[in-house]
Amino acid sequence: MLISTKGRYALRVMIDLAEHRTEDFISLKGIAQRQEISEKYLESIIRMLVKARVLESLRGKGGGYKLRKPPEAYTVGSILYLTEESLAPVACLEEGADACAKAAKCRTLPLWQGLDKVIREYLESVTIADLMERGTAGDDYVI
Amino acid sequence: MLISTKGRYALRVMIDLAEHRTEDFISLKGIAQRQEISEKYLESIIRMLVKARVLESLRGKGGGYKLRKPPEAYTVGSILYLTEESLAPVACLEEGADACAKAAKCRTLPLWQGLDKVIREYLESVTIADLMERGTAGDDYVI
DNA sequence: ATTAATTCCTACCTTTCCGCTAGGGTTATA
DNA sequence: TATAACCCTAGCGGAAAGGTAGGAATTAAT
Repeated sequence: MLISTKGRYALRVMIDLAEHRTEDFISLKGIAQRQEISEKYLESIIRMLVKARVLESLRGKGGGYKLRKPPEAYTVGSILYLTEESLAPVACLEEGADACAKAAKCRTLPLWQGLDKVIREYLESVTIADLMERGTAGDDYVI
Repeated sequence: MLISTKGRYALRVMIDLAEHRTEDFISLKGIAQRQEISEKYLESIIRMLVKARVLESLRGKGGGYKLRKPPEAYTVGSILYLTEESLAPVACLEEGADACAKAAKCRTLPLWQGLDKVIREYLESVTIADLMERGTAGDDYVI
């Protein structure tokens, strides 16, 4: 498994905020209820999004969160990179992994690099706006 | 991380056998030494390959393993599917996963299905023979 | 001033999987 | 008869996933 619940939940938050996009801020409580995620757990996920300036937040009464930019400005990849430890398909490509001593002679390294590239490119090719459209437009998309 | 050591070791076994391809059978011991993998651990991995009839085996003196077909006949995907529990990028796509109650309305399911497809297609597009060429031909491949 | 909300921190817990290690018995073949 | 594959079981240490729990500080609308 490549994508953890953290990443999936982060995407659901983004979609939720995109669908309820108004001038108002959306409270964590509301998102948690709609998405059926514990408030406490969601808090830790949303904090990452705020820190990365993906979301704007407002404290106090009437506070909450909103997207800083329109949904089409956020790729799925950009969100997942914030919440996932790593999206590398194998350990040796993870950030901070010790450079493998055998890398120069490795028969499989190019394979993993290629796989990594394919995954990145796909995740960068889809935006939050794309996710909104799918699933509402009559479910007639084909994968 | 998507690919475990089991899968990576399986590929290294396939490459090793492809590179030492003769009429003779190659012993587990030899593979283990060259690849620096414990014999016991390797045994469990190779057993999967034999069971799936990817490898031919011979017992007794002079025994060991060899590829049944030429290296270009095996895709990386076909090998990984044997050793990996699952190559699904998210839990809900794993075989045997309970069908998600929200699947029909899920905003992200198509995303994961698309990602899954991209991964599968890539892994099916590379063969063991491809892995052999890379890394020997002067390291001038570009990813 | 009060209330409602985010923010920030720490600590802990359970479960699952990974990557092995260890041991020993059985069977086939040169 | 030595040598190899075959087959099974058991366990284990570490890491990560997926949370839960609780509290304290800050901010803003009313």
